[in-house]
Amino acid sequence: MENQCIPESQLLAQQEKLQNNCPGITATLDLIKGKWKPLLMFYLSSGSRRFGELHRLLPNATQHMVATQLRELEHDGLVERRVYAEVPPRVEYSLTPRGESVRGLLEHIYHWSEQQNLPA
Amino acid sequence: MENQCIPESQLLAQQEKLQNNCPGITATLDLIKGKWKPLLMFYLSSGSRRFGELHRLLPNATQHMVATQLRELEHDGLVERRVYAEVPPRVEYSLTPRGESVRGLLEHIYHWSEQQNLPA
DNA sequence: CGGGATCCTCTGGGATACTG
DNA sequence: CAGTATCCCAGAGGATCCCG
Repeated sequence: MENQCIPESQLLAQQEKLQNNCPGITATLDLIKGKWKPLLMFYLSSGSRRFGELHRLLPNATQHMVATQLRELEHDGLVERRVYAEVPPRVEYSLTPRGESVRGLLEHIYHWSEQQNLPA
Repeated sequence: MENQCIPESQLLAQQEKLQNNCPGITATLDLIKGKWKPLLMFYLSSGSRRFGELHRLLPNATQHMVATQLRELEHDGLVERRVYAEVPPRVEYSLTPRGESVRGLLEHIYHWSEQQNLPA
């Protein structure tokens, strides 16, 4: 991650702090940067769901992408994957506490977008 | 933009609304998705700055990228570009009201990241 | 000084097919 | 059902050179 910031002594303390910590912002944005991640998290916000269920909710996403995005969310600790040893196999996905927290962030973004005249 | 959502009647009204409007979230994220955009906006939050100044503040970004990102921010109405007919040429960049608003969003993200144990 | 023009690379996303 | 394995492509990002 090479996009560090250069602190400028002329800036206010708060802003200096912000700038020295911008990696945090980048890292946070990276968590939700995936094309289907926000939607997945919204669908999971109402409770745990199965893989096929999520796939059906995202008809424009391929199986491959649903799986990949879920893997990344899981790797980042936002989503929990629970496998049940049954036949046929069953896998349930749900938001971790941290995932819920990120979803709160998304909700905040949503409310902002609502106040703007964004292209539908 | 094909990543639409399928509304699910079982969901609460608020969540249905969220899901039917997720394009707004995507659109908002697109505004700040660029690699250097958050940093540029933070540097502009303390007042207008010149091109070279911004470039110096982002040593890892090429001139080309600084210019490109600024063009996009300008196109999205987040940054204003003012050219002064002088020699040598001078160009000042500043946040528009809408840009300030987006920066508020970034600040919110920043505060979230501060509460987390994100990898520095 | 503040860019634009070109070319190149790399990766996020997608299509398709196969499997425990 | 819930994936993995391959192959492929567009577009974001970068290097380099040139210009008014």
